[in-house]
This record gives sequence, structure tokens and C-alpha cells, in this order.
Amino acid sequence: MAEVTDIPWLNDDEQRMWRQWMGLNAELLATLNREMQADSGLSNPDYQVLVVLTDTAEGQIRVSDLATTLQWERSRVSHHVARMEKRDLVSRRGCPDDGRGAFVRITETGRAAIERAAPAHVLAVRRLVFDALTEDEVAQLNEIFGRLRSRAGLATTE
Amino acid sequence: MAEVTDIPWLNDDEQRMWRQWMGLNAELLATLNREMQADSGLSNPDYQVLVVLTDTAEGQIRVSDLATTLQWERSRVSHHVARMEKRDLVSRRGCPDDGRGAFVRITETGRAAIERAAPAHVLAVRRLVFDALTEDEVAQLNEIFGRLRSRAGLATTE
DNA sequence: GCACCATACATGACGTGTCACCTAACCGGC
DNA sequence: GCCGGTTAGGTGACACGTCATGTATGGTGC
Repeated sequence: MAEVTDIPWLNDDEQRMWRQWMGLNAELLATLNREMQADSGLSNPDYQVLVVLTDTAEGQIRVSDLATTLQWERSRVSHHVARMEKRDLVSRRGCPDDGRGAFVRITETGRAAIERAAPAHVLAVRRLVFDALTEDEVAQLNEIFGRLRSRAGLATTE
Repeated sequence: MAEVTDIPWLNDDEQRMWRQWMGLNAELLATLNREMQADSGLSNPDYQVLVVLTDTAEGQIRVSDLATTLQWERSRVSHHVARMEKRDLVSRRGCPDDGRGAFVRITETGRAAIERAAPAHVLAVRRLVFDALTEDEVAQLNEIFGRLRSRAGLATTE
């Protein structure tokens, strides 16, 4: 077993940055969620699903493709779509080509909801994030986040 | 109602960065949570609570102070501490000075759990984040995140 | 003392997310 | 045709978080 002194603990700068990062993440998510909820009754996950659906030509998509696009587990999609179906934001129907498959389709209510929510959401993201960043910083963050994401894919401890 | 063309939609660079950010955020949290769960049976929130408790001199803290430190709502603290109490990670006891108050205290089980979890957690954060960043980048990110946090009206003061 | 309000914390309802597991349908071999 | 493995998707149990509300105590003005 490793001794305490062997562990490469975070130094003060690293610790500060890590706390800022995690704190900011929590605040951003909470604020965006709260504002959208108040403005249009949609949650963040609702919004993500509806964005994908409006971006597809037919306004419908297979559950698995939705899962892949959102990087969600299929069971998560299943649960969430079920909840959204109860609120009439989407509808489900079987897939004629594949008896196991299912299509998720956006409803008129869903389309109305996201069209109402989108402008305020974008404004909020601008206000909270992009208004305070230069173009260079945006590019730099994009590069850094992309680097970390691709690294994370490779490095898995078994 | 505002026309679609009036909305300051995100441009391609901004959209890419925003998606990278949110995607990375989800992946980091999920990975850290999953690894710690597998390694020591603690969740991320569990870990945060135990860190605060081990950082206090007495190993105990008032519920409200815990909420302030973690930037959590008190009801969240209440729920979470209740769950942790069931697993014998912490214990609750009334406050003699203030009949309304309650102390949360770390148990031996809790102390053992976090001492077991901490090294792996730090190593994971290093592997996923700091190993891929230069010292300058860490400083820069710290500055940017701090700027966004204070702008959002949700200051740090740690 | 006694209203009156604020504070400290708990609780119930509900949406969200993960994990383990299930069923049903497809698909390749024979 | 049948058989065995894979795939699509759903479900139940449970942890997590928020909101609204409840309950008891503390404090303050009269």
C-alpha cells in the first residue's frame, strides 16, 4: 500500500483551479436549468433531446441513434423519453424495418416548447460565458477541452 | 415575439467549444464518480462531505456550515447526510448551544473510507486533467473560471 | 410573559441518472 | 427449418437534487 507521502497530491494552484472548475460547472448547470425551467418548463436534458430531434430531417430518430448523438446510455434515453412522452413533448412508435427498434418523434407541443426556449437559452449561455471571453480564449478553451476529451477516451484504469 | 434573425445565435466556434465543454464536464464527472464508486464505494458527493469533515479540527460541523462550505442547499445536505448516516459514514447529534442545530460528525468508518478513496481520486484527477495541462494553462484556466464565476454573481471566497 | 417573525433543520414529492436485468427480435451457422 | 449469440429497447431499484412545506427553537418588541 502506498504511503501518504508517495501520493502526488494537487498543489495549491491545481487545487484552486480544480475547485473553480467544479464550482463553475455546478453553477452554470444549475443556473441554465433553473432559468429554462422557469422560462419554458423544459429541463436541460429535455432541451438536448429536442435539439437533436429538430436537427433531424424527419423530426424523428431511432432511440439508439439518439443515445449515440447525446452520448447517453440507452436506458437513460428510454427513461427520459418515457417522461417526455407523458408530457406530450415527444411520441414513440415502432420501427417497421426492425421489430426491436423504436422511433422517437417530436410533437407539435415539443416543437413549440423548444422554439420558445431556444432564444432565452442562447442568451443565457452568452451572458454567463461568451460575453466574458475573447475570441482567442474561446479557441484556446476549445483546444484544451478537446485535448482532455480525447485523452480521457484512451486512459481507462481497469 | 423576437424574430429568429434577431437572436444572437452561437457561431460555429462558440458552439463547438460549448459542446466540448459540456461533454467533457459530463465525462469527467461520470468517470470520477464511477471509479471512486468501484474503488471505495463512495460517490462524489460523499467524498466532498468527508473532505470537509476531515478538514475540520473536531471532525464535526454544523449542518448550515457544511451547506455554506459546499455551496449546497441545506435540504440537500440534510438528505445527503441522512443517506450517509444509514451507511455509517457520518453520525448526527443535536447541538447543545442551539436546540435547532445539529452536528454532523465523521465516523471511524467514514474516516477509513475517505483515507482509502483519496489517493485514487487524486490520481484520477491527475490522469484525466493535470497530466495534459501545462502550468501556464492551469493558471489561465483558473483565471478564466474565476472570472466567469464572479460574473455570474456567484463568487468564490474560498 | 407573549406575540411575532426568523432561523435550523427535516421531510415528501417528484424529476433525474445509473446499474442490473429482462424480453423480444434479428442473424448467422448448421 | 432450428439454435445460439447479439442487439434494441424497456423496467425496477435505488442514489441524487430541488422545491415546497413542516416543525421546533431562538430572538425581539411590547
